[in-house]
Amino acid sequence: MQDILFDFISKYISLTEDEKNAIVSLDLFRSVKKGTTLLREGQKSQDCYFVLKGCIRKYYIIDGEEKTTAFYTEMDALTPHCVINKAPSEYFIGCVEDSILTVSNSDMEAEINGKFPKFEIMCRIMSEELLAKQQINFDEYKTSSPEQRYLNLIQNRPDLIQRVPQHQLASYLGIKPQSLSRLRARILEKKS
Amino acid sequence: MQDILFDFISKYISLTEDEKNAIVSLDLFRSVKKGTTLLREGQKSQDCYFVLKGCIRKYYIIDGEEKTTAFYTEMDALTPHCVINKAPSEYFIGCVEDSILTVSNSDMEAEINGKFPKFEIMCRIMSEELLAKQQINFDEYKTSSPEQRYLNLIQNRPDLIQRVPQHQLASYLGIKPQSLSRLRARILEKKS
DNA sequence: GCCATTTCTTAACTTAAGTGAACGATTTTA
DNA sequence: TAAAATCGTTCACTTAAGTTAAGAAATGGC
Repeated sequence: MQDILFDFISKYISLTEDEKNAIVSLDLFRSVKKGTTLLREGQKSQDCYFVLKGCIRKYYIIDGEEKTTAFYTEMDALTPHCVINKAPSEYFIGCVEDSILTVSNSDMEAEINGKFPKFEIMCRIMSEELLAKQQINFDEYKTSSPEQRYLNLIQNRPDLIQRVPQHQLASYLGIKPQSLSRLRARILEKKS
Repeated sequence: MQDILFDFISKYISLTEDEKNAIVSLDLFRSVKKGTTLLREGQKSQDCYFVLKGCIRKYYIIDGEEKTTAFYTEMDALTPHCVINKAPSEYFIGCVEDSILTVSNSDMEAEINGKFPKFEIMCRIMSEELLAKQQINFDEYKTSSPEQRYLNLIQNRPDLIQRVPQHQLASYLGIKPQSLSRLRARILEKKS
């Protein structure tokens, strides 16, 4: 399981055995049951997540309704906004499937960064990469309809459609579950 | 005019006179007429922009239709995606008003970064800050209707509504110009 | 200043998403 | 295992955005 983490890191920097051991000794690995809420609105937290196995999601509750804005699966990293700006969180983070995560806080990161300055470099590259990806994603969302977004999802993240409940998917696409059902029926009709 | 640039930079790092002079000597400042296209789809470019005065926009042309996804005004920086991934641009950048920009390319940045490592630090902070802002922005867009997005815009960037043509604004809100007209009429009706 | 073009608004009609309700299927839990 | 809760789908109806078209207002070019 640790290999997944090291595979991920090796995309950015190379690690010695010493460095790997230092990471393992931090004891970051956590098993989390489906349905667990990792972060609540209003809460202050220092925890950052990396998904080794499973799926977690970010969602807001607006007028009593859940609005899912992101899913994180294998090899995705999530730094909650409240960690960056040290303010109460605006959103929730919940566990969609039984998952294995690494959970790290600022202290741990400071420790690693102090010992191995390489890590700062990795973080910079990751945040630049993520920013670029995020911008393209945002543009794609803005320039397409719910139906196009659903078709894109089938292309780009087909696993999500299987592993995530329909009502969370609908919310992620910006529509109600009933509309997603209808939209799928419409697509099937067109094909035939 | 240069002061705007230095004010901006001073939010991140402090500059000596020498450093300021080095920047000025790069001759980055450009006056650009309204309507000018700074970057076209398919083009490869190394140019990054910083708006000192005026307004530029990013837009796609999809099925012959302009889709505006961002406006950049005073103190906004824009690094096109094609600069990062060295691939042809997916979008256009156009000048909405007569503007004064700084235009920098990789060579200039390499030169400055070489002379003053401070700049790398500034870039890292900026990209992290931008990433956080971008994520919140994306979430806000996803969780609101066109009408709410318009009302948010009135709150957060009231100047845009005055200085940007309606049809570009509509596109930015994810709707057609006719729908924006109607939506505005609807809001006025509600108020009375 | 005048003509052509672009931009903005309004209107009537179409299409797609929201809403409320019902129903069966699945999952939870007591 | 039985009852309760959640989930996904379908339907009828409402609301908002897309489309097409027309006309008024503003803008730009000559």
